[in-house]
Amino acid sequence: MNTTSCESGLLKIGDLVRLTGKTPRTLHFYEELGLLRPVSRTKGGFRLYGEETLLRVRWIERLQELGFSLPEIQDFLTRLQEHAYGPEAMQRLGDFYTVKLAETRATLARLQALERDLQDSIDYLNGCRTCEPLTHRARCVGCDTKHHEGRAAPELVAAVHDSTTP
Amino acid sequence: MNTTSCESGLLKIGDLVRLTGKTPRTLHFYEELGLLRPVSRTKGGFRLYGEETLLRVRWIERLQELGFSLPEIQDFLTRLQEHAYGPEAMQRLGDFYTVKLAETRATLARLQALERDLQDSIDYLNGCRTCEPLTHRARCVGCDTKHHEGRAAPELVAAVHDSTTP
DNA sequence: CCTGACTCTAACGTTAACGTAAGAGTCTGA
DNA sequence: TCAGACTCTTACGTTAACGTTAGAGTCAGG
Repeated sequence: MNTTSCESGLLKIGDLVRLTGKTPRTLHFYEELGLLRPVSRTKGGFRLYGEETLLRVRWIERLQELGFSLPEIQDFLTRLQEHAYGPEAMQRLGDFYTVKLAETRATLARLQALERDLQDSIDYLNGCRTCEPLTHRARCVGCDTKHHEGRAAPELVAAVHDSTTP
Repeated sequence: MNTTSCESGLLKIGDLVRLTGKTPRTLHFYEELGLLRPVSRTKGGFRLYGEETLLRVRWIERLQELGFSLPEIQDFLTRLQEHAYGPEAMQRLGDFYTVKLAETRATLARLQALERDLQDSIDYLNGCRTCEPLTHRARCVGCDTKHHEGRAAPELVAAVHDSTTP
């Protein structure tokens, strides 16, 4: 089965939709932002994309996962255009990625810490299973029963116990 | 130095602002959403918070880092109210966190993959430093010079090389 | 008791990333 | 050639998470 619906080997927006999982609106939107551009148009005005566009759309997707906003990506692309020579442009790209690598590592560290906290909280809460079922919720505040082996409630648990909820 | 500005031991919104780094508007907003509530008010109508509120605000902050939206948090809190008995409520909390733990781990895996890709791309781009500086950018497409030891450009790099940019 | 700092409510504004609908024109295969 | 599927532009709508006035009232110290 072929990827394209026209002879030209070019993709109409519907093809791209199928190949990327994006909606037409999203692709239009990317174009509005200057992230994308059809190679040409049919006489009727239908957009025709080259296959590289597929790479481009996936690239955008990855960058979004990395936490880039579309305006940021756009920003980078336009700044890239300003460099006519490859090595210089590639240096820019490298810098761009280097910054993001650092951020990604920071995010990873944060998430790992949160992962530990979640696990701690879940462990702590498991102690509650051995508690008398009819214990009223209010009595959980500062619980120091044997069920938790003397452990204090982790922050993620303690904050749930209060009068701060409407 | 004391944390509070009133004798009551209660915190006015300004105190909470200093202690949490949030803005008054944010705290008002949390209250609108039902995430927060002052313990009482002054006769003039000023909000007075207990110290637990500090925990609560930080808790919200952490949950946000974990990718919870405020409506989600609100949702959880109200569902928690429906359980009068501690152990049952705590079970709910545990479930809530268990789901999020799985998501967090998935996110971690994704980010780790992206981290590798970034590193790969940076490594690949380092090869460009030994390229003739005046090479035009267009010639980078499908570059197969010795500079990259025969490696093909990683996706994060390849997608930048095309005619898809306006 | 008065002033300067603080707080209140109400309501409109903002950014990101699209969604949705409308009305009209285009393409293509039977 | 013509119906059904696809696409076009325009433009208003949406959710999240606050920001930003605006105008008025409140508190605390000198």
